[in-house]
Amino acid sequence: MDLDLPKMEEKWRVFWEEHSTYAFNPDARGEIYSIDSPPPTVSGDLHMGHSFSYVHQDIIARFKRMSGFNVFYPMGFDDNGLPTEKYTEKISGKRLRDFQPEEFIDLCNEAGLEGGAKIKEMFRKLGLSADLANAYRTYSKESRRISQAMFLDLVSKKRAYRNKGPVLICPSCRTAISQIDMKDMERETEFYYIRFKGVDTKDVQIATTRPEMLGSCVALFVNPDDARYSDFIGKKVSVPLYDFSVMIHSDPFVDPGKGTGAEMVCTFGDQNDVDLWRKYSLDTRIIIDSNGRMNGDTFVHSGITTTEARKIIVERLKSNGFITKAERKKQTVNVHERCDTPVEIGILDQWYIKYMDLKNRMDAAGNSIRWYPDFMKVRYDNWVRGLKVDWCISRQRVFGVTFPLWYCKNCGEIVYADESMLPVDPRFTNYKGACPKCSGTEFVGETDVMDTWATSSLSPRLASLPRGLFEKIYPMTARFQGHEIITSWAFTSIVRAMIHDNKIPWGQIVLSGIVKNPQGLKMSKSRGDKFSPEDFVQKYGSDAVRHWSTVSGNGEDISIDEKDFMRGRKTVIKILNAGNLVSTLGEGHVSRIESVKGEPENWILKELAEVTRSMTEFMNSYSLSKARMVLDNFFWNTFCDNYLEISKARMKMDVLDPAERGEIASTLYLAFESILRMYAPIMPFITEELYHTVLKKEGSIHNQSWPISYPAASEEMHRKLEYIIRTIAMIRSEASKSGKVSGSSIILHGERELLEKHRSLIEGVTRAEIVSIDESPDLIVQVRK
RNA sequence: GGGCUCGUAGUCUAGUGGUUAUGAUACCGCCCUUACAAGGCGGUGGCCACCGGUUCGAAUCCGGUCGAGCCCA
Repeated sequence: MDLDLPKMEEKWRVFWEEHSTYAFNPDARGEIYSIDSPPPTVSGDLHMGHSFSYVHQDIIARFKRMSGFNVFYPMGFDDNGLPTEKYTEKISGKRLRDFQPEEFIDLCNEAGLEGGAKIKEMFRKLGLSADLANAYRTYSKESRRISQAMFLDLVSKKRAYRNKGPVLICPSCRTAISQIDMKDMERETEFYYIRFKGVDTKDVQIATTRPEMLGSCVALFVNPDDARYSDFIGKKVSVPLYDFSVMIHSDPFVDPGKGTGAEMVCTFGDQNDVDLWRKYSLDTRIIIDSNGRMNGDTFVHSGITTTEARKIIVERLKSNGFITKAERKKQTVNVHERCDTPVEIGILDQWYIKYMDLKNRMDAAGNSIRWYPDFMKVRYDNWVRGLKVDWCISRQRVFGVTFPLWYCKNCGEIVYADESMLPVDPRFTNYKGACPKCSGTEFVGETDVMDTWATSSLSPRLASLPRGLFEKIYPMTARFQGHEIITSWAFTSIVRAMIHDNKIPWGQIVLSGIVKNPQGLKMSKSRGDKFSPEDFVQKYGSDAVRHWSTVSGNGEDISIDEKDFMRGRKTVIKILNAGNLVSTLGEGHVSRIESVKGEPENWILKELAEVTRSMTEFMNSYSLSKARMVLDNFFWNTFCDNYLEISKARMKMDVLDPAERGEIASTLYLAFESILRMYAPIMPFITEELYHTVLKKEGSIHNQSWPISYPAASEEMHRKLEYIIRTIAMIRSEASKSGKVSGSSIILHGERELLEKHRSLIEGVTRAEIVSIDESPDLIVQVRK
């Protein structure tokens, strides 16, 4: 290969930028196809997922552009909130508490910009046709303004409220988190059997993994059908060490086979406690503070972790004889997904978005969106069905979109910013005005920031409002995202559209799989999975990495396998070489042909029409892997191995007249241009290169139309050539069994007239000598020894 | 504990009722034929996870078992 691929690729990146090849013109003709693209989290690390799912949307964007749509394909970078704080802490080597808040916010802002720039360059390398020049940030002034304005919209629609309530707390990050931020983790823990003294009944034993919660015990529960405890229901027992009494209740949820069949309910040890606390309106005894640490009581100091408290309480219980048994047990705990710390449940003032009353409409929204692949919709449905509490959107962190509101120091009344003030940071800006309730003039700003999903769920607005395009592109045509964030991003986006606009945000959602390590497991740094898209781009080229991203099917996950990148690179080189041959053989071609006389030409045109039809269908249903497969197959086997070989052999024949040669040349060019156009969405670089060097065209292949029609081809002529190709394959197979193909002597039995007509073609392609041809109903190939 | 997906040559993979089960990679043989040896041609290799059922016919549909992955509780 005498082409410097990296140099060639960079040449076209610059060309596309200089010519604004992909720029969106709102007034251009064509139906709008708008893509709600996911703003990648700016965490500093580029991962293979970036070079996988983003290529999927780009392939579709390019395909739709060529198919005549006016494609709106924006791009953003998510540099807002907790992930960026964590990233900033990592690169600065310091913790949040080592900084002044304003200093830390500036640092996060800078880190976000830098991280965004890195991903942007990666996207540029991959040849994304998204509007990178106008890329938005989720923490930009504009995005914060939009996010706050939408919060005020929630307030005016009575969908935002502040309340004390059970809230998930990460004791390590010292913040409230949401259901969305959790994952589960398996661990081993001690299961303690603890004796409660009866007050007006006999003693009862319970089993628990969380003895440190005893001080917040508000009830014991047994199963109503459990005969062992039927006499205990409604009776009271005394909580060990703490000596207050609690009542024994019954609920079918309690598993009689677990532990002793009796369990304690605390406020709050886990989600189950919260459920039962709500259902039976139990008392509240808070022993965990807003940081997820112990409040402190007779037995434990305030501020220590629950794990430390557990040791102390267990010692006490043991020395007082309350623990009757302890066993090791496997347990699944909820942990904060960003730091793997088991979460605690506390009670705090939080801001919520009220949506529990919208479940039916959420369900309906899911049904009216077209899901690709459709079975993924079930995940959304299950999530909606399982929702238990409203969406808690406040976070006790520093960097993020702030709430545009203050509290009256005198009476506590909430006052909101006027929309003209946005974005506003109430931590550093005073409210000017008087309290509408008590006329007080002193206010304290809300110090919490919003959950990042509260902003990124507004992506259609973030991408279009600052450019005045919202009305034009909304609702959007399709959302593209990974299937692992259906319950977070897709879900919150649907909810926001429902509340703010009474609309469904997009007609379709297209899901990409996730990239797994070569063992088929989720990527994990601790396992040493270090795969960088940059390395693959450098080693195999951007086109090859893009080709790789279509290896797995619709929504399917993919395991990294080097040979898949190799295959892409080979395809790039094959296209390049085929282009060389086409320009050698295709001298004297004309750009337009109405019909063809030659059987091979007729044959390839028919094959071409078929592959175009089938590939278009797959592209339209977002089955990229199938689309690429039919094209690869056509290009390698039908075009290169057969039609190019046939054309090569025919061009050597003396008997061909100039008209015949011209027809072959023109057909070669037509077919090759179609192949380039069909490969263009998948491999934009090599196709653009050959569009210019082989086809000698101006402009960009990416602004050409998707190939749709060819000169009509005859069924009968096609059948005849299929017969010849079958003959060639049989000669190769038979001759190779008995030695060499080239130079061997062949006797053919079959359709004599047809075989005779193409005798020199068959000989030219196989380089065998046909010594005789006999008429026979069956095609038989004999090799003469 | 619930849900979703999957189990097909050494490895990866196509194939949702019908000839001999697709292709890639690896392996073996032949060929450096003037686009391409990162190539071409040919070939070896599968009780389609297991058990049962529906059917004239099952990799495919149904039930169960086992195993894997992901999501959720």
